[in-house]
Amino acid sequence: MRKANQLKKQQRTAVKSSQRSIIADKLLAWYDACGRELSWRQDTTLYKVWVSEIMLQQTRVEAVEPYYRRFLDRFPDMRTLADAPEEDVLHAWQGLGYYSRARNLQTGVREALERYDGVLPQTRQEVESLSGVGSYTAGALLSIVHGQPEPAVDGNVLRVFSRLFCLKQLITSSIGKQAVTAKVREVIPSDRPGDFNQAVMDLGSSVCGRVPRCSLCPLADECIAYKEGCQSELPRKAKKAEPRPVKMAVGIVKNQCQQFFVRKRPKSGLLAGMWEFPTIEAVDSDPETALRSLFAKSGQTVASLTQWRNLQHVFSHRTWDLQIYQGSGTGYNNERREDGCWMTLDELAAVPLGKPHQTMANWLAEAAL
DNA sequence: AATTCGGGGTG
DNA sequence: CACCCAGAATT
Repeated sequence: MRKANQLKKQQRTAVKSSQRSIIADKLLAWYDACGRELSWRQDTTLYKVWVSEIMLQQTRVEAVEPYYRRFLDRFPDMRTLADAPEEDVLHAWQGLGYYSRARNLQTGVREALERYDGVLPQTRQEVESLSGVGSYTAGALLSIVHGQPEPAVDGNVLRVFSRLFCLKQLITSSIGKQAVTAKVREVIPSDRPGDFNQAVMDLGSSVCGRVPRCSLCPLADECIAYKEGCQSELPRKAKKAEPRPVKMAVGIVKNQCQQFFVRKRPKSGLLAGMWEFPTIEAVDSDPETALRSLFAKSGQTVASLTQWRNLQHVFSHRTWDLQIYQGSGTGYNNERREDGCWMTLDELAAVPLGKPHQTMANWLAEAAL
């Protein structure tokens, strides 16, 4: 029994070690021929790779490209980003989503400057201690910047490796991710680990996507799922909860100077630190009264408040059904108070807004023409 | 282990 | 419409 297991293990190891170089070789050859030329692959300095990896979290390459260039143009190095006002960073991130990434990136860069003199540390533990840097990003940084053979397991890697080795665990569970990480450690080469990690992601993006195109795949001969014909059933994932609908009421109030009453959202939670037209959850059936009392709390009296438009916005975990009210107020101030102040549309354009409020600001600009 | 964090592209 | 994207932090 023990002998049989030992033999089996030896065979498995032998198969793995022979596949190991084949998979890495074929993948890197394919990467050299078909890999995409992306802005952040031009040079592998810590800061540039770091910015790109944070932007790319849960975000498609095509969406990141323009943001990446603008961001580096505005914050060309770690010191510039560290010294910038948080609101400027959020504004540069506006439209990308997951805004805590932007705040954590700035915090992480400050930490790296203070603790490590701006140099990427050599251990995974130290790298993961940086704000906003988790297991994936730590692996990406260590492999790309330092050339360490560390796995960078993202959604692409989960998909590619679950098929390559026919791993049928729920890939969303921790053991599923552990299984993939273990396989990556077996296959990742020590000479071009950063290119290898990026090659897996390119493959997952262009060939081994949700609908696999196995006829184009350089690893089809090594793919167990393809051999067994179950590639379309992998990876197995738990179903995500549907976004929960929430009724919201928005008050857009303008004064005589063409300014609008706005405020900054709380430092944590949804759209943290972004500005908005005052918005409340419409729990009762009388949003207009609720809005009036909200403005009263801010010391603003609203002459008229009438329903204007409706807007629906879908986040990943909830849906806002917005009833938008428009009114006129008599308040005025130039002081930028975060709990409520008046801004023109031009001033509003220079401040970070979430998508729904950006849409409303655009409507107001059109209406003013 | 589950939820909370955006926004948009795709079949 | 369902799915998911170079995930991390929080609960």
